[in-house]
Amino acid sequence: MTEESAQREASPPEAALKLEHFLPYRLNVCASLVSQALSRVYADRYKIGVPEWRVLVTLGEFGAMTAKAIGKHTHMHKTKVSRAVALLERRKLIVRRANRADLREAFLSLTPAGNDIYSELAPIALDFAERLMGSVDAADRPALDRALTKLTERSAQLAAEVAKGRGGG
Amino acid sequence: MTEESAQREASPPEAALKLEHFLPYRLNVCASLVSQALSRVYADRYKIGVPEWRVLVTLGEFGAMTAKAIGKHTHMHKTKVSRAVALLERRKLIVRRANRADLREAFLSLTPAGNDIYSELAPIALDFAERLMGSVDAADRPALDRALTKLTERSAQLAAEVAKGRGGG
DNA sequence: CTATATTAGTTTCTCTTGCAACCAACGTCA
DNA sequence: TGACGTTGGTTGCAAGAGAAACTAATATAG
Repeated sequence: MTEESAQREASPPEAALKLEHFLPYRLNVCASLVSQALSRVYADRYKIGVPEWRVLVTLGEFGAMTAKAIGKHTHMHKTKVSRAVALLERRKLIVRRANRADLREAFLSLTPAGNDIYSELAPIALDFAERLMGSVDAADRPALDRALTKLTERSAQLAAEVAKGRGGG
Repeated sequence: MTEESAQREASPPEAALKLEHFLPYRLNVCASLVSQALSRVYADRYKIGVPEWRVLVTLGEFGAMTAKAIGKHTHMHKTKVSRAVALLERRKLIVRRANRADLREAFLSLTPAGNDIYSELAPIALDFAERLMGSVDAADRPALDRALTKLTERSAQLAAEVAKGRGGG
């Protein structure tokens, strides 16, 4: 709080903003590079993108879920989920079973073929993550883990805050 | 730390892959939430997006640059830079001065109006970053910083690696 | 039981993005 | 000097993504 006011009256405030040190920017660059590197592992081999990958992994982990639940778990917009599911269904990697208790939703799950891909992909992904994490000093890993959690929480909170101050009108 | 090796030889390997603990996924979610939260600060007020924001900040920091240099500094594709620059130019927030020594490129810089916005926005952005960082335990911040740097380096390297093994054939 | 609101999921529309092709200016090698 | 490859930057096109509108089914109010 007091640092800001100090900046405002002293030295050039603009000089302080350097993109390469700016956390949101750094996070974005890092995330997109990581994502790109990972997707090269599966995109070409299985012809799927990030959304399909997330659906696949989620169903691999939980067995059966509704599209809604997948969306929540993967942080994906419902249209994104819908399209990913449609694609995977067309490829016969997942199946849809109606929920007789609520016909609006349906339970999705992996087919044997889908499970094959999942079983093949999961260890590769884990290996990738391990090699990635391997670049981080072992002593720094728990801190990274905590920081990522906190940043995610806080940014969701900040977004909501600003949205409120704005969206109210 | 030792869990990884235990996983590798025992129990179902698939069970180990949980999206919510998977680093690439977590980075992506975190980065996009942060990005979204930040953009709410300026998107509505100035009607610009992330690419325009990056160009603005870069020019604010360096004064004058070519589009090529901006692309390099901001990690943006040249078409993205080109379009962002075109938009900002249309809005008279930046100007283009020909380089008489090489007419292919041009030096871009902020107009007074552009500088106004920059001066107004920079402290807000810094404040945002500070509030964000404030959520991270002070003791964890240096580790986060180091980790982010390492992850970025490594993922760029991994992407190139896989691209090579693949692109060769 | 009917009218209304809500929810799960899909589709349409529009904007963004990235790739590839392209244009104009420069460098090089003969 | 002039052909050829390269580089900075723009544009056409197709795929990807979200917002909003829509459909079908369920929940709620009267």
